[in-house]
Amino acid sequence: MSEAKSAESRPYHHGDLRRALVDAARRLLEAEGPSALSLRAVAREAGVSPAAPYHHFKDKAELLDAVAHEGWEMLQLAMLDAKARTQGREQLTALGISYVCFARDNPALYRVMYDAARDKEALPMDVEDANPENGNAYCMVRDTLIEHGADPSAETHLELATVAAWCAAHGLAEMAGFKQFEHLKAELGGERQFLDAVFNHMGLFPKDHDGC
Amino acid sequence: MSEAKSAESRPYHHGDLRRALVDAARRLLEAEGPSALSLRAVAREAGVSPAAPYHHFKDKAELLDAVAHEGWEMLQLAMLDAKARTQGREQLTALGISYVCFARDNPALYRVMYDAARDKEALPMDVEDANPENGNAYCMVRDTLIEHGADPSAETHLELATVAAWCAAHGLAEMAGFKQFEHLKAELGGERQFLDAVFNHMGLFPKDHDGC
DNA sequence: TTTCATATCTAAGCGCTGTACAGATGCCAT
DNA sequence: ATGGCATCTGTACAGCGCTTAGATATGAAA
Repeated sequence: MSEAKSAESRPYHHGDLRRALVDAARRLLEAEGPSALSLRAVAREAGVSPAAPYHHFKDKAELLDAVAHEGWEMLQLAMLDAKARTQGREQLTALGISYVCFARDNPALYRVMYDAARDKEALPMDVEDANPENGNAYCMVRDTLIEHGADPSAETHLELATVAAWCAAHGLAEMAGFKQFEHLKAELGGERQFLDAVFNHMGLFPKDHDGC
Repeated sequence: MSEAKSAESRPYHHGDLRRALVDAARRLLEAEGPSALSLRAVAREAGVSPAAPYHHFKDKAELLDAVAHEGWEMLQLAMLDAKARTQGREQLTALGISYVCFARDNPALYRVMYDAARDKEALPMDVEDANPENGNAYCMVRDTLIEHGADPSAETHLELATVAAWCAAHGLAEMAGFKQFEHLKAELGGERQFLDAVFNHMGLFPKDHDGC
């Protein structure tokens, strides 16, 4: 774990302490969970004094914001990948599945992401991929809805559909972590079947397909 | 705010300090938000020493559990009331609306409730009304689904529907607090219309009705 | 009525936290 | 070479969760 280089090898000026601090925070988060993520512990892990982080972040919340930001980038990449691996209507479900799986595989990070979001009462819409055409994860959902038949000119209705899909994914991401639903997963033959079933239960797809 | 009675009026033995501590915690939570909810602050608010709470709660988490428990009771009452005030299919939407409104009106409490749930990776299913026939809020949703046409013998499918409904409500409760959806609410003519629209977008109702 | 075990509270203190501030250090432009 | 500036250290403070030892009140037994 401990990244602290020996005193002689580490120069007084760190090089890129900001980067090192965010990395240290993510290492701690994964290893010890959210409750172990103190500013001082992060500084220790990075091998600097407790006051050093304040030259790169206004306060602890700003450090956590940086960690959360990288979380949203990771989520976006996961969703981008899931979309690329599927075709047709399955793409929307695939987006949802990849969202929930990200939350399952990075529970501490997911919590930091939404704690920050709740504090500022906003989802971070400014997270962008290297290729800005991809937009952020939220826009990806909206674009995918359009690709599969949603009417882009009905802006209000389209945004409503996007919100509904996002709600479903986030809600399911939190519920799927609860123990009382374990038996449901088992009965349905696994987690994947469970997620599919719940998503299918919610009418999130554009309503342009044949019949009911 | 401060509940600390003058030294002479307050006996050495408090009477019901446990009750007083939970009340003090809820007062603090409402007035100052979740971040101000320290054990010491609660003890101060209740007018006792910082160590006193430890005779009634194992640790801070157990105090927060007690606060959360009362939150689930309140939520249950709100949903019970919402169901009583409506009829027919509107009952399900009414349950969802009352859920989201509870989260909107008690954001700090709602956060404490789910923080505790995430920590123990389980929703508290043991919260009961004075009338135990009502069961808890989660069961209420399931029962309401049955009343409106869901097949109670298809247990797995029924539970799936309940999970989907709960996911939708929780997801929407969190999203509805975010600023970027303000304009959507405005365009739809108010919060109530927004919530209705999102719920309607998700096919959460039993599928026994006419046509598509 | 006195006695005493027990439940409840206080006082003091430990190690931790986030944050502030003064000063040391090293890089860069002059 | 020098001086300004960003960066880092050392130290300090108040507040935190929690522990321990001891004070105090209550209710049951004698």
